Amino acid sequence: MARATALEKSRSHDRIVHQASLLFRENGIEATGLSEIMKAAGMTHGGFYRHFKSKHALVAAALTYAITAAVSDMAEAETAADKRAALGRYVALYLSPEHVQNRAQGCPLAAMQSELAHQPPELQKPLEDGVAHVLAVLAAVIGGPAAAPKAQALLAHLMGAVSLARLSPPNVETETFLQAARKTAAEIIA
Amino acid sequence: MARATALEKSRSHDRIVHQASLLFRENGIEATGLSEIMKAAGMTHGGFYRHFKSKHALVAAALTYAITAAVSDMAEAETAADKRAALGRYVALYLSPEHVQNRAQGCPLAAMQSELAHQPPELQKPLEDGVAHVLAVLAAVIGGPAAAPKAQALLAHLMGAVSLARLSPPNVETETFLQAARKTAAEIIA
DNA sequence: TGTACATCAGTGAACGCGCGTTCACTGATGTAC
DNA sequence: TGTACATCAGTGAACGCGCGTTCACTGATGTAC
Repeated sequence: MARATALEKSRSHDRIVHQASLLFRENGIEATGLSEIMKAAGMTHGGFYRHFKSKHALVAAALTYAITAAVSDMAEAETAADKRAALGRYVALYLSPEHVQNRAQGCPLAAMQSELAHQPPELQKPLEDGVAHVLAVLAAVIGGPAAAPKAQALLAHLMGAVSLARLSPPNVETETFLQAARKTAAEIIA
Repeated sequence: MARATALEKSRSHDRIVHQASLLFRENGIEATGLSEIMKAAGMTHGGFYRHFKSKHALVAAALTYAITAAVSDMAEAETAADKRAALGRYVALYLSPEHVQNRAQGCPLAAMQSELAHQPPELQKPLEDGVAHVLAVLAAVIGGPAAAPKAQALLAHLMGAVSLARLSPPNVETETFLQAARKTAAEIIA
């Protein structure tokens, strides 16, 4: 194979970021090798450095990508006619068995939580900005008095519930637990 | 150095497990090398295999050790005269800035959450048992009707709040956030 | 209690392996005229 | 539009490094008599 077109390069870049964001969430950042990511993106590992200067740079890009996607999901609720109903749907989706089982396409904060704390300083800033952005959008959707603390409490509850559900064996109790979590979430928002 | 006494070996074993549980929580399981752990325990890496058959075996031991310690902290509340007050103190300690800042000695579930999901199958069982044990003790302390779901919601909230606090930059808002989380925790228990 | 010897906790060098990264190379793309 | 040439996306081999693991070795401990 030889030189690819500018458009092809751009598409390769997007595929790398996308696949990385899936694999990092599914198997962890450290546990995912560049070869695995490049293979998932349909290339060999040697070409990686035409797109990123290091694995850290890819981690930053993949994290920003995943958080941006998560925020835009929430942002839809922000522009909905009935914000409360839209927020309720978002919470129901977040606290669903599907989300618990699907780490790769789910919330990046819940999926990589503990590993994110060990990232180098240059990644902390974009991460903190991402969290702040998520909280800001949530607060805007919640609205009313004390929207900011409610957003914090809600996000903490969402992340904690999904994480706990993922630490328990998948069984019938999962659904009743998530149901209880949805109830608590509704109370936090109210 | 030559052969150590049986008591010394036992103490070495304990030091390895203890230091491993601290380092795994502080820096992550994968990111912590056996050399680092053995050095922290006051030995060189070669002696490791006199105590454990693999790193996985140490991870299992360190995880069980940390969870057991966490459970016994809670179990004190179980035998207290005023269970509710004791639980309140436990929650206040869990949702404190000290706990947020001190991963190494804090809750192992909150500290290693996402990494625990990637552990091999033989570690899932003890982990799930540990989580179930924590929930059982919490439910016993809470008591009354619907103690089990309340315990789940409480643990999810505790873990989520500490994780979210750790993802945000340390600032003055942290304390107000934790205060709000304590309030929500009280409401969940009630 | 003393003696002779096997055991084994801990040391430090060495191993294979997979990782992130580098590099020479290919040949179609992009550009200058 | 055509031609000549520099660029560079992607390949696949190779690199150094740190990891988990193994091993020969030391000499005090533990044991058998």
